[in-house]
Amino acid sequence: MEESNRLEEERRAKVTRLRAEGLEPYPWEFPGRVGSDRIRESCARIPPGEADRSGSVRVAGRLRAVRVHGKTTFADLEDGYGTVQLLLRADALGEAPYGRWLSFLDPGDIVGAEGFAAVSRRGEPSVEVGGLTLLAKAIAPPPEKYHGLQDPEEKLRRRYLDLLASPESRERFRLRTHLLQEIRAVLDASGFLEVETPVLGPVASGAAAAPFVTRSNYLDQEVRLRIATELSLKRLVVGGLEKVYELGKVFRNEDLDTTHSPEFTELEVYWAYADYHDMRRLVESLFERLADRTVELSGGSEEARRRAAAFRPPFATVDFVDELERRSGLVGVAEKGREELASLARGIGSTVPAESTRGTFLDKLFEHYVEPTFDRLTFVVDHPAATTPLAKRHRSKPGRVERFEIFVPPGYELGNAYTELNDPDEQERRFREQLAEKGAEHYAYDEEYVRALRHGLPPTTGVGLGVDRIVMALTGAASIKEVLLFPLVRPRPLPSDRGPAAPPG
RNA sequence: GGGCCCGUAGCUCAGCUCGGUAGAGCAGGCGGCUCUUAACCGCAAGGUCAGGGGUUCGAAUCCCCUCGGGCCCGCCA
Repeated sequence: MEESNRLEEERRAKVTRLRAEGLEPYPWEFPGRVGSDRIRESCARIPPGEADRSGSVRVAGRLRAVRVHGKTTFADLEDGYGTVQLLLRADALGEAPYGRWLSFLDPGDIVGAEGFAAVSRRGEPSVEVGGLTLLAKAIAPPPEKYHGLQDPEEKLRRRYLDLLASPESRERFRLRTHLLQEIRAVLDASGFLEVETPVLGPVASGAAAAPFVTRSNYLDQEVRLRIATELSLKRLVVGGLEKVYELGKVFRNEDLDTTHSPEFTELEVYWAYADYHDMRRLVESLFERLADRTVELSGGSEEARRRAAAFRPPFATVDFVDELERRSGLVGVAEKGREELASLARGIGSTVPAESTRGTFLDKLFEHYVEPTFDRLTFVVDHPAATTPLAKRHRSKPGRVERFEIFVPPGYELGNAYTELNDPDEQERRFREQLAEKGAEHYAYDEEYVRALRHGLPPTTGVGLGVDRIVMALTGAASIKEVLLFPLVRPRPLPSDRGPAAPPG
């Protein structure tokens, strides 16, 4: 049931009147329109106060502001290419049609105009309108023309209003799409094959996170939404697809906060016969391309240059264990037992459960002592084996794995890469250790994946990148919600849930 | 889960300290205006002050609860 109000009733009445006069408020087409940018280009050659009457132009878009000035009216029309002013004059349109149009039109309406490119006496690129067509009458009024939509809740719940009121918001999402296209372009050009792996499956594995659980009627059993694409993609490498990637949504049944969303876009790349050093070079070159694209698409603004610079070398590199010991003053931290690590974690105020793994405690210590010290994009390398069940043991550092994580100040993670563990028996053992330590509800054991490994996974490197967070960093968004078109929000309570109904009158 | 803050007209915001008939701008209505660009001038209209309860002669304002949102912390990691 749609809520109605006085303003909407008035606009509905206009629709009725339009129809009574034989004018269709929602027609089917407006052929031959050109973008407002093209009209502005033509206007560059026209002196103020004059028009180019050698040929007419057609333009269509949404009315923003309407300035009625007696028998002349100025209206700002916005389309996908920018804005252009419409110049409506009673003597050009005819007195009666001019008055009729003024009584029908409101800001927010979608209109088409035909006329001559012209420049107003004050120098504004315009279309001197000879004919006007209503293309879609807006019943609901648009947000306030100067301030736009400010309420952060409304911006998220009704993104279309945010977009139509805020060019900056439109630009941010346009840049997001172009950055995703650039990621694909870089990987495609390097011979990687884009694939799609299942969202639904019996086991949500590849990361430690709570899955969304739903149900397949066909299978008559529970299925889970993927929390990572890692294990599917490595099966493909076993199958001989040596360079694959997937850029898509993964789902984690957890909180939405400044840097987390229950559904987010992740890039995972797997590359056979390469190791994590190769992967780091690939990621660094990808980052540079994204930085270039950001500057290019932001018109080279100073702000964009500054943000992009963070994605160019030189990057900081820190060894997980060395840096943790340096910052904390602890010695031999990676060799300490679970009990001792637990008490160290308690000492820094962590409340993670006492039965957590050694890896969890090490991560907590690292988060506390090291992450806040990052002052630029930083690669953290060679983590203790206990923190990482899917990575291969380090070729020269005992007790470590070949891994890098990428952090951006003020301290959120952008990505994670390994030289992949491809020894099936060791993989099985590590899965079982995880299960024993953390419990089945936290770690899904994908038995079928281990079976695939037994057929031989070549030496392989893989990476997972949080695409939303990369977009955040490159667009200067303070919250992940600003780079998601439709972030998950709690549904508004229905009117019937708002407490007792009014007493019967 | 804890702390702090916000919710007033379709939109942007005052009013809340210190309780006394709910205000402005935009948008909309009516009138005026042929070069404005947040156009301007005049008139009239527009409210479940998020919802519920309490205190009080009197509550947008003070107190409690609920809902929605924001920020910080914790957790998922």
